[in-house]
Amino acid sequence: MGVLKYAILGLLHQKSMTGYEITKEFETTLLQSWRAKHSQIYPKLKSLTEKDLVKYEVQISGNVLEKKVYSLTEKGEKDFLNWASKLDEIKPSEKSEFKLKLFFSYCIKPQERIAILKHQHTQHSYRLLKLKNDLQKFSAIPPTDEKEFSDYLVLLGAIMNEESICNWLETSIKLCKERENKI
Amino acid sequence: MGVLKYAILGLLHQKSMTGYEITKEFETTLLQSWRAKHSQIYPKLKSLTEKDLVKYEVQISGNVLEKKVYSLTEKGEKDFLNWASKLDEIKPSEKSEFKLKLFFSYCIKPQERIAILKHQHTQHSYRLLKLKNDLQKFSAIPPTDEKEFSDYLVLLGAIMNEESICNWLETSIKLCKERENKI
DNA sequence: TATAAATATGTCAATACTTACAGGTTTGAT
DNA sequence: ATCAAACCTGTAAGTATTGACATATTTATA
Repeated sequence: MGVLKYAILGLLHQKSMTGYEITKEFETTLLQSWRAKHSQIYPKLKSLTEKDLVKYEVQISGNVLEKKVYSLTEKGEKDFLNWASKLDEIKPSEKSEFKLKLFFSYCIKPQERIAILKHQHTQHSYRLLKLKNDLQKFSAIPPTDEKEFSDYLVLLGAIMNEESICNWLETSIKLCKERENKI
Repeated sequence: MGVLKYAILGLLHQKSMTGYEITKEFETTLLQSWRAKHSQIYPKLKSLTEKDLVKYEVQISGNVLEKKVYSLTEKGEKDFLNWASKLDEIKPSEKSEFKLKLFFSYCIKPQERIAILKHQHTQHSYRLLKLKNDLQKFSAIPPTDEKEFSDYLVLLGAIMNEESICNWLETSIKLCKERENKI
């Protein structure tokens, strides 16, 4: 796939950053779209440097601590912008351990199935709540030419996705219970 | 994670199968929940055999072709059933190259953003259509104690998910266009 | 001034996963 | 009888990813 590469190039297109700051971006702003740990990021920065897509300069922080501040090379920027406007084919549906478990749920007791459905629902409801709270940080829909508009669209996607999951789980629980009584 | 293990154990809980048949299941019935290629399945069957979770007997097909027909051991069945009823914490939201691209879409031209949104929408609409067609194979909602009921719930989830993605993309395209005119 | 939290950078081993390589047999249709 | 499609089983190389190991500095605060 090689998507991590573009996530990093995209972040550096915003501004120059250290590996540590890039890691923090993954934990915050990129949370809805991609994930990577620092143990994946540092080696990738190394290989991107070797491929001349990024470069760094060493800054001294405090007395001795050496920070590597990475930025895009011209080649890196071209590569990123080319990716950014490219049309992609959609991927096969995401792997989901829960869906797999549900697929095999005819093997367990009806109450157990309802329990795992409810357990999922509780968690997704909570996540939905948090996302809706994030949305309130936007006082209005940002102008389309600003970075915030992109953020807004991604957040909207996350919310609509969680809503659909909650609806699905509620429907499933209802179906289980209704039909449980008839047996 | 080790989810592939349970996907295989679950399939073998249904009936004894060869590695080839398991591969086919991944390409058909498991499509909405998990994926694996035969190159991952054969080695995994080997390691599951070593761990005494599955066993196989060799069947001769035709004159000489040796098929390994795998089945669950008692230990394997226990492991599977234990997993099947266990409550899981939800995973962080799925990685999505498209969402990442959308996150960085403030870097590209407005028409390009609309183009990638439309391109996604076309594909997801088509997938939704196919899934809805699959749903029509159910003449009625199956009884909760049948395998088909589990299938039905998973399919319902896939449909609701695609519907939500289509709605999100439509909303996003509309927002882009409306606000485009105002600039 | 001690100390905890945050900043900062890396490696290593193990697992997961994909693509390509590699080969053979059986079955059904023409 | 030939041929193609489906059946059948693997391996190898390379990339992706996680979790643990390893270490050190700086900053804010109590």
